[in-house]
Amino acid sequence: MENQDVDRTLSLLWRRVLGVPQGSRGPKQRFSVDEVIRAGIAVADEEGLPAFSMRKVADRLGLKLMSIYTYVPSRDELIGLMVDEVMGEPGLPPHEGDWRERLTAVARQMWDEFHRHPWLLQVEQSRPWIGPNGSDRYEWQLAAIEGAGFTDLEMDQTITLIGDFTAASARADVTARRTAEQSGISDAEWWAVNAPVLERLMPLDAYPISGRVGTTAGEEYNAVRDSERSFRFGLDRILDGLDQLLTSRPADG
Amino acid sequence: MENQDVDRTLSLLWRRVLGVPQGSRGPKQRFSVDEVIRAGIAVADEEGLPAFSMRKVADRLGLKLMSIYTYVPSRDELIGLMVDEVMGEPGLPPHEGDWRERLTAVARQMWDEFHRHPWLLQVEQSRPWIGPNGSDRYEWQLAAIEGAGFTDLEMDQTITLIGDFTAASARADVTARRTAEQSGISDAEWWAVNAPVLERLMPLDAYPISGRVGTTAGEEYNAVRDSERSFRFGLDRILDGLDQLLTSRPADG
DNA sequence: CTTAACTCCGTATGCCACACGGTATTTCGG
DNA sequence: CCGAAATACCGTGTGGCATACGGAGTTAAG
Repeated sequence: MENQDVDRTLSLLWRRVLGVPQGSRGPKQRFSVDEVIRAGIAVADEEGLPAFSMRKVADRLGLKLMSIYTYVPSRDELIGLMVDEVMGEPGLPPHEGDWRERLTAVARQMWDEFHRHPWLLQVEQSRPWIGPNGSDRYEWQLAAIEGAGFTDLEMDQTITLIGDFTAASARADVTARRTAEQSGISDAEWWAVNAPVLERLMPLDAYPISGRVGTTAGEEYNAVRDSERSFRFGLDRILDGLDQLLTSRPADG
Repeated sequence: MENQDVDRTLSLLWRRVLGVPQGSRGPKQRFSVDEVIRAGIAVADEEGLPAFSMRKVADRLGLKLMSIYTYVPSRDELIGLMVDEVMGEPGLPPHEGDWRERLTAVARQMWDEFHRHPWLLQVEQSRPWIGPNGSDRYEWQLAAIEGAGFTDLEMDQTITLIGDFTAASARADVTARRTAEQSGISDAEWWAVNAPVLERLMPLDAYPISGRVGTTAGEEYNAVRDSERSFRFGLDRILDGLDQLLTSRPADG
């Protein structure tokens, strides 16, 4: 049973390749690992990661708490499996257009995903789990800029850059939304209540630039912050910077 | 006592301005809010946010658990205060050089801070706390690019971009370090153990580009990933992109 | 038909945040 | 100088969590 030699995390992630190690002796499991993972995703989608608990996953399946542990060794492990599962959802559409358009599509896919499953941003990866869907996606992301003129190293750094930026940008957006939703207080309302206090605490002359910039941004956005627009701004700058890198050096085949 | 009207969060954050609301009737508090905050920072520095608990803060001060709640209304609130406290640590050195150098300094300050207090990356801000140190820093960050030619909106977006990217980049670095430390297994060791398995799971021909890029990166970095270098790469691209934005339009004013 | 292997689950341990109420201490009003 | 009010500190309790452990029932291999 070479499965036993494999790190348990890996063997679960790659279960489609390795097969689920099912001893044939005892009773069959009522569910599959995939059903547990999907139940987990549903819980996390609805309640977020902090409220995600093994009990809720069990309840959703009609199992008792401890039975979950016969499918999955720990909460962290389950979350890791959920992450890779989710990475397989959008598929990997064929690349079209030039590298700028392709990278935009790569970023947009991640952006959308973070909004579909906001708990992804709350996952604390200890060691990055190398699962099939994650691996496929990384390959697909690299393919988006293959042949554009980057060195191998730069290709990795570029994808990292796009990914890091998108994650951070989505994080800001998602937490803002979550806050508004949970507290029932919109940004505008919060400011209406607290602005008088803040104006006293923060006299304009102590914060000349932020005062001016904040006012402008507020008027322009019609909100404190327009995350979608900040995202596009940042992405455009990054793409321009990458373009610079490519055009600044002699193009050879 | 107009303090009472103020959102409790704000009145604690701005306690130096508003004064700590100390009724004079009963016994004096054995410690100050600042001491509680510093104790909290010490705990978080040593053990990280997941292991950060009110009990440990209390133990460190020689108080019993529930006494902490006479200083600070909740765990979340305390963390918010810790964040603003930490933002005051590095001071705000005068800006020097052109806007590129200044922005680099801004990014570097955040990068260093995330490494000094890695738990900052684990904080889930619900509503961004507007505290004195955070406000001062934002003003200072904007001052770094004041007059460079950005519109007000772009100034805000630029600082957001730099901040988002730095946070994400630091996050990758910090979690990698933490994992290596906690598991006692270095990246190299992890790969040595798991590489044979992964090679079987991920045949090179299924992952042509990642295989090539991963090999190159591994050789070049002498590690799986060199975060410091990725950070500089990303930052340079972003700065180039911002430069592009400025030079692509007629300079006036 | 025995027995190993397995699933499911009840219970227990040791964490956690926090509500509530009690007691001791301090100071104010008279 | 005294009583009342305000306050700090803390003991206890509630309800949550992950997960270790062991037991009862189920299945199929030998």
